[in-house]
Amino acid sequence: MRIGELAARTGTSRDTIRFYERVGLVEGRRLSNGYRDFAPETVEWLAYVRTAQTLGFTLAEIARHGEELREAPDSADALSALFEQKIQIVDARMAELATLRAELTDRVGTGCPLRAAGRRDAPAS
Amino acid sequence: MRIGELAARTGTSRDTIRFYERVGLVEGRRLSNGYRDFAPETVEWLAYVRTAQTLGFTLAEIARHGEELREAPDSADALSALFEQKIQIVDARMAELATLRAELTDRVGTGCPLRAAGRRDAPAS
DNA sequence: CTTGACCTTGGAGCGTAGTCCAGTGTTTAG
DNA sequence: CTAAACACTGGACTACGCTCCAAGGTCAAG
Repeated sequence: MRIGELAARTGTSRDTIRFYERVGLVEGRRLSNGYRDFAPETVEWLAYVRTAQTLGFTLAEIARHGEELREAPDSADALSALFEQKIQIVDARMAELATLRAELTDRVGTGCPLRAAGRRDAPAS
Repeated sequence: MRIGELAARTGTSRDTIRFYERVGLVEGRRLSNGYRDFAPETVEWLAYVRTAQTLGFTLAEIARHGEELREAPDSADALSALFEQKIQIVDARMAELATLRAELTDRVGTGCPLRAAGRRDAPAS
């Protein structure tokens, strides 16, 4: 698959895909004419990248995870360990969200906002 | 409270606080000598900012929420509505995380990685 | 009065994640 | 054969979120 098709299929711009390649997030072989040629699985991989990204993982982290996956001895055990690790990160983030949610629900119904700073009732002079 | 104390109490650098002020995230009045003077609630507000931020809200969004809170007619109802809104955003993010988590757990125990792109088994020539 | 801690501003610089060219080559359709 | 559609590279530019000066003002202690 060439870059245009991958872009169309993933809703990612060509430039972004080239950028992802530069930072090691995707890898494609090259055709004899120099054009990139991506494997079909790249579509799913990019979808995963997008998801992970919106969850706050940096491209560097995502790339690292991808590499770990590719470099891992391909025993199911090693892979499972990596997934477990990512799940823990996800769980931690969910816990944080739950905390924020609780903070918010606590204040629903009270007249007490999260108090932004700076009231102006005692002038500085 | 002057900037140094606020920085110490929140674990935020002075520069960051000044930056936050520039972008409207915190507001302090000024003492006659030009020094910033922050209300005590700013400590909590900054803690909230940090939390919201790690959850993927941009500073602009957080600032906007803060303003909405300050500008809202201070009826408990209006505030509650705002909180409900934020809770929905939080819930949506949690749902996304749950999806990713499910994707991950699905693959634990299988030998199937998320397939990074680029195998090299059929040369381009 | 000086020293040192603290404050001010403005501006430069940095990492992340793109986005947008310009200039050029390749492939495909008419 | 030519034009359009697609691809390539390199480099400039952007927005966000800081971080780090430099040059100077303020204030309390010695």
